[in-house]
Amino acid sequence: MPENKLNSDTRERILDVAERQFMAHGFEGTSMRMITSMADVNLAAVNYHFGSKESLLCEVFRRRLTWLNRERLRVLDALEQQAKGSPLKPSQILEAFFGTLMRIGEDESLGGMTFLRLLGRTLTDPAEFIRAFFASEYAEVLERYKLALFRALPDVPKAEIVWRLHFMLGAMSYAIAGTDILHVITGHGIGDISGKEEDSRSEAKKLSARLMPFLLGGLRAALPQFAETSKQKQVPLAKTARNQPQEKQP
Amino acid sequence: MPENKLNSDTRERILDVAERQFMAHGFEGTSMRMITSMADVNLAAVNYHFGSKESLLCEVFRRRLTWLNRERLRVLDALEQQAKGSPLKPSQILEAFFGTLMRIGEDESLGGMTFLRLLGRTLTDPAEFIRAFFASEYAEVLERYKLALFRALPDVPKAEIVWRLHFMLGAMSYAIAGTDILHVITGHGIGDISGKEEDSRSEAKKLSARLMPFLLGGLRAALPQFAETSKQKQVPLAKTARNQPQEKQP
DNA sequence: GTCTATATTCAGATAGAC
DNA sequence: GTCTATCTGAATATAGAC
Repeated sequence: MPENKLNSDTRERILDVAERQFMAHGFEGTSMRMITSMADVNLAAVNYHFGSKESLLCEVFRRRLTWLNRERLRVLDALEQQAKGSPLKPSQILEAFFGTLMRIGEDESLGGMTFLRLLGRTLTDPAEFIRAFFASEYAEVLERYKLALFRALPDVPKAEIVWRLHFMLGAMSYAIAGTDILHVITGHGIGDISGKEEDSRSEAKKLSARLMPFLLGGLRAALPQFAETSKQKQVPLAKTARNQPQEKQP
Repeated sequence: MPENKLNSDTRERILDVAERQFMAHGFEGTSMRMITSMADVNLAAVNYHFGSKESLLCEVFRRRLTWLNRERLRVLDALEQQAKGSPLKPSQILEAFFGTLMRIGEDESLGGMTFLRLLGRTLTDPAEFIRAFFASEYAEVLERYKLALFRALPDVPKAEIVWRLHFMLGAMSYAIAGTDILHVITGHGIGDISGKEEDSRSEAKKLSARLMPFLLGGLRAALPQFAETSKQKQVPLAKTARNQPQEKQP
């Protein structure tokens, strides 16, 4: 890898800046000129090193997800080995999956909160090349964790587990994205984007400590057909907008 | 309002197309030319009717959120009135808040799944004008529901309730955005974007039936300090990427 | 590997006739 | 309100000198 000091630095500088800019402005909202000027490299450098803007985005993710995928599999392997064939506890599986992710937020060398926020907002991007990229990057790990959850919760229908895994991913992504409406409730976001790096660690830890019980509670919740919300209908529904009388403005 | 039939049609056509395109390609990824050509109106019509592209996005949301805000307040008012001063049940509050939202997905005249997906992905957009817009649009309703939850859960610290409200919003937004990695797990998304309108109703209902118990389980979960995940540390942590030996590529 | 210069396309916005 | 035509700037990408 270290063929040339200058090469690596240029590549890495581009990736670092791109990560931050894509997080702050999104893929379409970030121009190559923004990236190259802030990274202090020539405009043509992105195309030379990565081929295109799309490939640059993928490389920004690949750099971080390689570690994440490997670590998630390693932790799950270790848990299953020491369980000696018996199913894992749901809390162990969630800790392995989401705890590993949260460690990225605690460590700048793994990407820190910048990368977590980027991940959170990019997962909801419907662009085809992005969806395809994540599909292939996540497939193996998700399959492994899905099976572990099936074994851990034999009485819960598999379809239900898949839905809840999905909800958990959402709660986490959104909480991480940070740029949300929490500041409406509390008066400020979960840490400002321009915060110090020191805060990033404690920020990730606090988030993790609160998120994990929530996810576990959701995963173990009563099944839909027995949930009390399904019987509830005290308040009559309003007419739809189509049938509702319009308010005239004077 | 109905000064001129043609005016309204042009305005509404622009809003309808913009809603769909912003959902599919994001704000930055959608050009005014895409919108005006698909809406079959002149390019200058957007600036004439809305002033700018940013104002157009806000108007796309305002059109739907006006109904949502009013309905959420109405349902909460009704519940509190019939409770005669005693606290509501958490399940009632969630049903009022999230159930009302889900009704949008079941009714095309309220925006349908297209609008819900747009909402889900736009809530994670950190653009300043978007954050400011949602802050002012959501403030009143969130405050009311927050207070209702405080009363419903007097033994749970208020900060914890705020966090969990936040997690619930995330699980919902992400699940709704639909363009996610669920297709990696199940082999397909929660309904294809290009699905028929008929499917939209049942899609929203299925989602709602599964999401509500999950949210309720998370909201009622054990508090962080008592949750079992906090004591868990069976698997030793790996070294960070910085200290990890790099893999050489041959 | 880096740089300048440029090709090509497209963006948002507006002026002014109708 | 709608239209054509156009202004001004910026986008991605590449060719070719160094």
